[in-house]
Amino acid sequence: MTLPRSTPPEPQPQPPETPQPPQRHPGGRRPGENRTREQILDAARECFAERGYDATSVRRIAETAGVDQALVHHFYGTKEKLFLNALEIPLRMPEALAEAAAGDRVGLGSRIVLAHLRVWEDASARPAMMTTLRSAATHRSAAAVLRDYAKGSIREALGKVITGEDVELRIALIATTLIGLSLTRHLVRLDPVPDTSPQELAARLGPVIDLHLDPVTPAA
Amino acid sequence: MTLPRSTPPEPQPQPPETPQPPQRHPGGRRPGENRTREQILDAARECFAERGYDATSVRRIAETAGVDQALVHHFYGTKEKLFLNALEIPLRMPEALAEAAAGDRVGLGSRIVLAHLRVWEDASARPAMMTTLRSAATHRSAAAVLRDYAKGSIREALGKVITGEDVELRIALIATTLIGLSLTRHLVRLDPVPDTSPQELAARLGPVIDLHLDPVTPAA
DNA sequence: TGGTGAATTCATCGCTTGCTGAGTTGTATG
DNA sequence: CATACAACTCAGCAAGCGATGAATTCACCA
Repeated sequence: MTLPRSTPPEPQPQPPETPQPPQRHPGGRRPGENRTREQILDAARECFAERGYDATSVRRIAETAGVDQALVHHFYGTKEKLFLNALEIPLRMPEALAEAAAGDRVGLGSRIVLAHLRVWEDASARPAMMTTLRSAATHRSAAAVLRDYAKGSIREALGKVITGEDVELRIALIATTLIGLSLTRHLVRLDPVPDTSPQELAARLGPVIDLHLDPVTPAA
Repeated sequence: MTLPRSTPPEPQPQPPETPQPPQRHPGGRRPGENRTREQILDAARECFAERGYDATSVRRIAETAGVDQALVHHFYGTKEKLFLNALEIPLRMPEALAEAAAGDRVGLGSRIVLAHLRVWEDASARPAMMTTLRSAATHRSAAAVLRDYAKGSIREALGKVITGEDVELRIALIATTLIGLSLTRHLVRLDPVPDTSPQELAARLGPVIDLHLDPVTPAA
């Protein structure tokens, strides 16, 4: 039952035309620790963030991770399941927002914008956020994650602060502001938003958030 | 050289199992007028708007249009070129914005929001706008169209009205507000934005636009 | 020390994709 | 009436896709 494969472990005379680019492995388990699962997830986040779900092939992810395509399926089953794993947003955003909401009411809007931007600027959180945002337009699960995340974390942070009429709508509009900002800053790249400092953006958008927190003219 | 094909025009005894669903055509040019080109473009807009560029196949577009797949290539060459044609945004938006900007300064922000929403509500303009917005996250051309359109039409409408520091940024932030609104209203569907009346949205977001038109606190 | 199971590669299957060329039918032009 | 071109369908190709199963190698535990 253990007959050798069609190509036995012949040591490959290695003609000089093959520069052996991505370090071929002969097959079988590699020695040492197994961080492959995480490598695949990182590679997936990177690819999904860059090109979206549909335009990213499992083969490409595997290549980025430096492993065989079958390993991706071995660990995550299907491309879809891998994608869902890649959507897991790091917990930084809710934390950051809650922290921003803790302080004084003056400058609250500005602090929220800064907290939002800071998480996006974080290199370790960014691929997951980018994946979510980029795929939200085409993939239902990504849209759902974005929805829950936006409403959830904002409500959690500002739930005690915001009162009055139409609280749900006003929270949604704050989320709209922040999502819209990320969209034009990182995805559509609407000049000059990508090159504007967080401070200036906070100065411009802080009052907008404040306006939703305390509307000057209650809706008629 | 004109030998008949393998299946000659045999009239197909038509066994009752074939309900002949999409009205088969025998081949060759159809009599009467040719609106097929436009039908294909409409079908493309519909499909692209619904599922995005990558998830839409040429075959599906052809099926939606009720024609053979090869016709799509006959008229538009490649899927990419067809997509670019589908992105052509109807001229209504610049018009509507200019019209809104014409009136009094009081309530200007609110009128802009209403104009923006009205164009989106228009059934004939919607597929193209939806296609653009949905694909902007994954397709460079779509992002470029969205960019040019947003900045261009808003600057054209408000160029004379908006003055002071950082005009470019403030215009971009107005565009961000409107794009973000369309995103949460039509794509991500962030509750309760999709079900909110244009009037209430205008009441909530009009002041935001006004704030960008006339910042109360000039940026430090 | 032997055996079980996890990690890894390879080869491949079945399907869908965008696209093409050949052939057929209609319309228009001389 | 003949020629030419535009519209249209059919059949199929080459490439890429997601996914699978067998074979191989390693780690670990009894």
